[in-house]
Amino acid sequence: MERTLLADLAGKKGETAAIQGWVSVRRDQGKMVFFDFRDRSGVVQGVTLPNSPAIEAAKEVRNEYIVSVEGKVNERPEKNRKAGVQNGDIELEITNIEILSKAEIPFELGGEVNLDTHLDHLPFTLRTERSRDIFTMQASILDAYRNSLRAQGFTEFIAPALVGGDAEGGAAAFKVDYFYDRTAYLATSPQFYKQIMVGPFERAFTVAKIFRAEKSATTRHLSEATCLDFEMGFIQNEREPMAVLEQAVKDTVRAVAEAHSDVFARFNTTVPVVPEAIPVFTLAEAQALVAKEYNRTIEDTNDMSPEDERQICEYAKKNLSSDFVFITRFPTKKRAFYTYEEPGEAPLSRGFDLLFRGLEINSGAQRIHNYEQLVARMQERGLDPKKFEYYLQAFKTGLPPHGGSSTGLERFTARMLELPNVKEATAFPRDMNRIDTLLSTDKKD
RNA sequence: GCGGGAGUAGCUCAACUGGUUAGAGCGCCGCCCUGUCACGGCGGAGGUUGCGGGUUCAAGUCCCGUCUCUCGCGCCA
Repeated sequence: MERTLLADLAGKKGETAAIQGWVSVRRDQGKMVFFDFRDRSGVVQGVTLPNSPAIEAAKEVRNEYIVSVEGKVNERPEKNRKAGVQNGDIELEITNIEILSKAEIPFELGGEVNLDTHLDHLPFTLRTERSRDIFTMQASILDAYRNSLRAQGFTEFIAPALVGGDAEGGAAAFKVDYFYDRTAYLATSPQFYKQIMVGPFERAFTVAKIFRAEKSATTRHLSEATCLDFEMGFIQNEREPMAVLEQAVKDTVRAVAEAHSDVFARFNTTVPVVPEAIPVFTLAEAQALVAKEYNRTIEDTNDMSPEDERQICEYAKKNLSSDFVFITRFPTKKRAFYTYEEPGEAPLSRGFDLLFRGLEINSGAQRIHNYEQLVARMQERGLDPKKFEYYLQAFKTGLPPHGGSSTGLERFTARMLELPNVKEATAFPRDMNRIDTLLSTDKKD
């Protein structure tokens, strides 16, 4: 018999149907056994009655077993209907149940587990409703971001993960043994490649894997992350990429709000608030504001500390009705070497960050597009232009004024659902001590 | 890398100032149960208290070392 999805069962009242899926719960009553089944479409209760030919087989089934079931779709007796539950008014009267796969589970699914336990059992724990919600949401974010940028005239390209040199000289890179005793690196950013792609496309974007060898143990860092990057030509200043980003954020939030209102509710959070214009503060303004508002002194005026970020977002949420805040005018020296300096306000730059619910999720800027200026900036920073010859070809052969930004997908997802740790917003996170279980198993006692 | 917290059953946790045989809930196994929906009832198995050393009549508890996790900071996005 052809498989029926659980969501389609309600339309088959009185008929026999075949379903396949997981056993979420088994309730063995002795003479009869109840099950909660689930598949990708939903859930349904099954019941094996005392006279069912399947009663013996049903008693062998345990939680999380994967089964193929045949039965009759019945309306439930009036008193046994469950309101507010999918298929709460019907049940499958089981006539045959076949075990497709047994399951030896380390602990019950859906209970409270520590992050550590969750991460060490991902092939199992990713099946929880919570994880399925997170990654369904993430898939929608990706989709919406792509759609928004395409609608704004951008062309998607694939950036390389293996690169010949560290992209920016800032973040630590993983080394890779390459052919003929050469050393390659895992990309820390698609930055150079998206700038190069401004040449052929004017407007280009990519969803890229990036790798950071930083020894960071925080709730917001990963050794392997995904970034949503775009770069656009013919801009006057950084306000244009900020506008593109703002549009992408609006489109993304609208799309996930439409598709996943139930998910926001299950995470006890709400759809983020995006005002018509996201508030913009210069670094100096933002820090002066939180210093005054929270009666504290700012230690580092060159960059936002995590506390500064949390407080300016709290302020914006309370007073400006926004879950997002732009910060601009960072000192040029604190930004990547290709960052464009604001001519009237040196040593401040045309770089910006986008904060979301207390965390930086995006960083962008207008870039230097003039070859001589770029080479001069490299030399100021002690970088050898010869090592960047490949990248510099793009400038030597001409590139329009351009700029762009990069959004951390895991951070965006984590703040969307107010997850305490980005590792939960990463299907298979890598950190200092965990890359699947290889390292953790080796190093644990 | 620095600092705080933590590591006890498969999971989540308890065990007052050191003191009988280290407990509970859930899960697991067995038996019972014809309307459950986190089903319920009875019984049972399951621990070198992360690891190594020390103090003590006595250590899950105190001290030293070490590994790991977690949170904050730094670095970084």
